[in-house]
Amino acid sequence: MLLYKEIRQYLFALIADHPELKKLPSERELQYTFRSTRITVREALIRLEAEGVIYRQNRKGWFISPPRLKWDPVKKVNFYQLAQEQQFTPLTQVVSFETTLASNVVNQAFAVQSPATFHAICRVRSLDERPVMVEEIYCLAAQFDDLASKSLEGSVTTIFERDYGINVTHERSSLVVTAIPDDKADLLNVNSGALCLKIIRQRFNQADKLVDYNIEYWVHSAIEIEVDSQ
Amino acid sequence: MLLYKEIRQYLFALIADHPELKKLPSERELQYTFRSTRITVREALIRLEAEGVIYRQNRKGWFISPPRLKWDPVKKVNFYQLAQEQQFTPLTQVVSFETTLASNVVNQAFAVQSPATFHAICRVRSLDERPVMVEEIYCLAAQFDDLASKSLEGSVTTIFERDYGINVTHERSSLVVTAIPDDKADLLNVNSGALCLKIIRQRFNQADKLVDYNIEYWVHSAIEIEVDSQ
DNA sequence: CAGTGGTCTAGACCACGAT
DNA sequence: TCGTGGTCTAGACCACTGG
Repeated sequence: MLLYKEIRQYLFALIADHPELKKLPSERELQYTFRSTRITVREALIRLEAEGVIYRQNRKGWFISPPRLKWDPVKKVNFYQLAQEQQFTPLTQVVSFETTLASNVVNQAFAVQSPATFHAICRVRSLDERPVMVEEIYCLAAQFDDLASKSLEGSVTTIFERDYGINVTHERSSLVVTAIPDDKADLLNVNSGALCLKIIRQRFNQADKLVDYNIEYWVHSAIEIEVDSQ
Repeated sequence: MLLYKEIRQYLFALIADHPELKKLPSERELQYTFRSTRITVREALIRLEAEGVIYRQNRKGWFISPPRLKWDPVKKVNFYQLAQEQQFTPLTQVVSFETTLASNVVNQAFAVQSPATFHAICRVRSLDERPVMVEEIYCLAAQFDDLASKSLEGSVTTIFERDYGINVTHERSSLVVTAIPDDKADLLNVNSGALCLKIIRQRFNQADKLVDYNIEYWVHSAIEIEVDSQ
């Protein structure tokens, strides 16, 4: 068997046999254990990372992945509630709030005639202290006056409804597997180029007008999507 | 800027500027161009691969990814129709058909009392000659007598309906990002450990009985999920 | 056959983390 | 300060693809 696959197997068994384990031996330790080189050891680690079995935090080491958060994008369930039902301690942090012009993609999504002013919210969500998702939310500044003064840690849809009387009636989501952009990777404390599930959500009101445009980047090993249909 | 990021940038621009390009220069060519080493060149290539911009075929080289197939798992649309609407030439090949005992996972999903006999179909689906998905379909042999004689390149749900009078009324899907198992990677002609979107679909009849259990592995750069809800 | 990517060795220096 | 992962060099041999 190939050496890096042997190392992968060894680590895989190590993790299975020690459910209490949180962190793997260092790359150099593994290198000595297998009388190999860091390149080969890293090949095995990166493989396990792709599988979702382990993850790394920048220069801190390699850690065992906790169970994935199961999430149904169709059902309207609160992030907090969902996390708690699955025995996680959730946390949302607002990283930034700006009222500014936005990218072409956002302008096109809102079908505005000329570049409009948007609120841009950036938030990070964590499970048990581990950042797992970073998102950007865009909505029309003209439509949501004084949004900055609201408490933006919870559901923005609820704020839209309760404070502005604007109801989301349907939404369109798009999911792709890709690499996290570098600025988002920093916020999640993961390595540059880490894998993610990128979800773009467009929420509409009953007049079919876009209410908000939302880009979520999920750490790939942290989430499992579950959908019931028909 | 880091060298591998420079190489990534160079290739990214190369691809953007040459829409007709199908294949990248070889790793050794890039190594000489940048007076660097294969390790560093590969770092850049693997990054672009994670982003979904390029893909490799085993020992053949690195290729530019075509557009992703957009697919709504909720709508019941034929794979052929969907592909053709998006200007792809679709193809389905049956790799194997077995009538046999199945894994514990499958037995549990069907909630059978004792290990049952299943039909196990393995198929590969391609777009424009590029294999993009491999799937395993399990259904109870007792329920679908003589299934082997049907033409299994199309929709199995249609066969269940038309030939056996069994209708699928609802389904449950689960999506995770992970690495393709080695035996499936061979069928897709991708490198061992390649990224995939793994979709498990469980289709039920109106009595809430499981009709079939389906595991799909999609090449991650080949698919984009689109869902409308509510 | 030559050319490709797949695997592997044996080092090096750096930035950042924990202490 | 020391240990960690992040980046990088300069090679090597192998399995497989293509002409």
